[in-house]
Amino acid sequence: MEQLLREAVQKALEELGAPETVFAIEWPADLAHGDFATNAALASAKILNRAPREIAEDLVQKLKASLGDLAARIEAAGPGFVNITLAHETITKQIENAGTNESWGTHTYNTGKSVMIEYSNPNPFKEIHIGHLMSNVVGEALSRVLEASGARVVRDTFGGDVGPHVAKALWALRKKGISDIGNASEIGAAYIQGSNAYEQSPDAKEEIDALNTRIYDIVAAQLSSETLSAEDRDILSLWRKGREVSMEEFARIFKILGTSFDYIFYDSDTTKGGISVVRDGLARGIFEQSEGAIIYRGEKKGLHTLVFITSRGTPTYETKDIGLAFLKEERCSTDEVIIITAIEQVGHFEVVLAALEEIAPLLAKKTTHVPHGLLRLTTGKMSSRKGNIITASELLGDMVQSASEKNADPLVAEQVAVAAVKYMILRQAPGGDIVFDPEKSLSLEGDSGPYLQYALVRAKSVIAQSSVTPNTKDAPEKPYTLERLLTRFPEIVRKAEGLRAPHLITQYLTQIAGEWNSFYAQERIRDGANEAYKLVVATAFVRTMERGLSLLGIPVPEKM
RNA sequence: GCUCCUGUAGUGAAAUGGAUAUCACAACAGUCUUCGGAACUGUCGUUCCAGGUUCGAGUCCUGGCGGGAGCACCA
Repeated sequence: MEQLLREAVQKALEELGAPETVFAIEWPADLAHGDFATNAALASAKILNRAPREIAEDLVQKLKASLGDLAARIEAAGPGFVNITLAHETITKQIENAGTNESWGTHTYNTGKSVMIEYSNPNPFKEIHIGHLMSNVVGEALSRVLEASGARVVRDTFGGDVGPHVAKALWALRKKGISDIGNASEIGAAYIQGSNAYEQSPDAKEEIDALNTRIYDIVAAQLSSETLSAEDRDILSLWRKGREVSMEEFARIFKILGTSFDYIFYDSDTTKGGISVVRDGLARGIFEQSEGAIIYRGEKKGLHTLVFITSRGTPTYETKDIGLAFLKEERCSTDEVIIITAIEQVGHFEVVLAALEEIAPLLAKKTTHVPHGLLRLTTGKMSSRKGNIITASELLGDMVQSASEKNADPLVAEQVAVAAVKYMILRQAPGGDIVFDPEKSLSLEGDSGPYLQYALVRAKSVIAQSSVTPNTKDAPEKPYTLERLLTRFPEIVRKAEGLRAPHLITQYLTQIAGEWNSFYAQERIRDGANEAYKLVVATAFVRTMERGLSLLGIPVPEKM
C-alpha cells in the first residue's frame, strides 16, 4: 500500500515539475488525520517556489484522480500535509489477507541471503546471569525478524572455556578437593572464590596464572591427542566435567527461552587459529611486539592499543575473536556476520575489526558488531567475579513463581514468565541500559508481555464461542480503528528489520493489544451487530498478534 | 586526561526532521448482573542550559552542565 502511494505521489510531483523531491509517506500520529500522510508539498515548496499549501491542493486533485476508489478522502491539512484516508474496502482486503494468508508479515527482499548471528555468549565456568539474558533475547528477536525478511539465519554462541576465569574456577575446585561437579552454581561459587584468592594472595595468583597456561597446553594437547601426565589428566577431566555441567545449564535456559543454536563455538576452538593468524600478522607488520606482548596499535586508526597475545604467550579475547572469524568462515560461510554483545565491548570490537580489516578485508567487511545496553542492578553493574549477580535461573524461577498465582498449569506459568522477561528487554530501543528492579521491571499488567498474551487469548476465546461464519460482506460503513492499525503490520516488521529495532514490533503489538481491548469493551462481538465482520477483524488480530509475538520470541499460550 | 554513549512527566520508556511530544507504572475519579477485570474510561503531569541550521528541532550542528562505559597483558 505504502509503495503504491509513493508511486502515485511521485507521479503527481513529476507532473507538477518537481520529480527530484525527497518526500516521506508516513502514518499520521492521529488516525483522525487519515491512514497515510505525505509531506511532499512541504518538501517541494522550495523547488517549485510556491506556497506549500497551494501545492498540497494540487496534489490532492492529482491523487484523487490516480487513486480513485482506493481512498475515501484525500485532503490538504496543516502547513501543507496531504492526508489520505483509505476506503473501508481497501482496508478490508488487507485484513482479510492478514487472517488467511500464511505469509502475513513476511517479506522476500532478503531471500537468498545468509546471515550468521552470534549472541548469548555465556562463558562456561561462570554462571549464566540476567546480562546474558539480554543478549539472548535481543539476538533471538533479531534472528527471527531477519528470517521474516527472507534471509537464511544461522545462529551461534561463543563461550570462553579457556582463560583466566577457567583457571580461577578450577584452582578453587581443586583446592577444595572436588573431583565431581554437581551443578552450575557450585562452579559459580568456585569462580568467585578463585577470583578473590587471585586478588588477595600473591601465591594464589601465581598458581592460577600457571594453571591458566597449563590448561591451554592440556586442552591443545588433548585436541591433538598427545599423551598427558596423571595430574594433567585429572585437570583435563575436571575441566571437561565443568564445561559439561555449565553447558547443560545453558541448554536448559536456552530451551526455556526458545533459542536453539546451530553452532556452539568455544575459545579452545579458536585459540590455535587465532594465534597463528596473529603471529602471521606480526610478521607482516600488522601487529607489534611490546613489553613481551603482541599488540595492535589502534591509535593509527583513532582507536586504542590492545594486547592480542600476552607476554606469557596466551591469547586474549581479541585473538580468540580473530580466530573465531576464520573458524566461522571455514565451518559455515555466510553473506553477513552479526555479533551481538553488551555495549561495553564496542571498543574491543572496533579494534578487532580494524585489525581484521588488515588481515582479511572481506571478512571484516561483512562483519558487524551490534551492541545492546547493559542490564544493571539498582546497586550498580553486575559482576560475576564479585558474586553480585542475579542468575538467569533465579530470575526465571521467581517469575514462574509469580505467574503461578494465576496459572495452575506450570507450562503456562513459564510462558507468562518468559513473556514478562522478554517484554522488559524488547520494549525499548536496543543500546539503552535497563536498570533492573525486580519489583518494577517485570510487570504482569499494563505495558507487559502478559498483557499481549492476555489480549490474544481473549480474542481466540470469543472467536471460538461464536457460531457465525466470518464474512467481509457484513462490514459496517466505517472501519474500526483496530483494523486500520492491523494493516500496518508488514511495514512494521520491515522497519524493525531494517533498523535492527525489534522494539518497534513490541510497541506496535502493545498498541494493537490496547486497541483490541478497547474494541472488546465497547463492541459486542458474539450476538452483536456486524458479528460476521467483527470476526474477520478478530481473526486478523489473532493472526497478527501470534505472528508478532513469535517474531519477538515470546511464547504464544493457548490459554492463561 | 583521551574516546564513545546518554540526558524527555514523580518513576521506566517511545517518537524515518513533521501537525496538539506518545505509552505504561504511581496518584486520583469512574466502569463491576462481562463474549475471560492480567481489562476498559477519565484526571494529573514531561523534552538539562545557551546559541545555530531549517518552512518546521526532543531529534541535526557548536558550546556548557549532569550521568554511564571503555582506555596493555580479563572476557
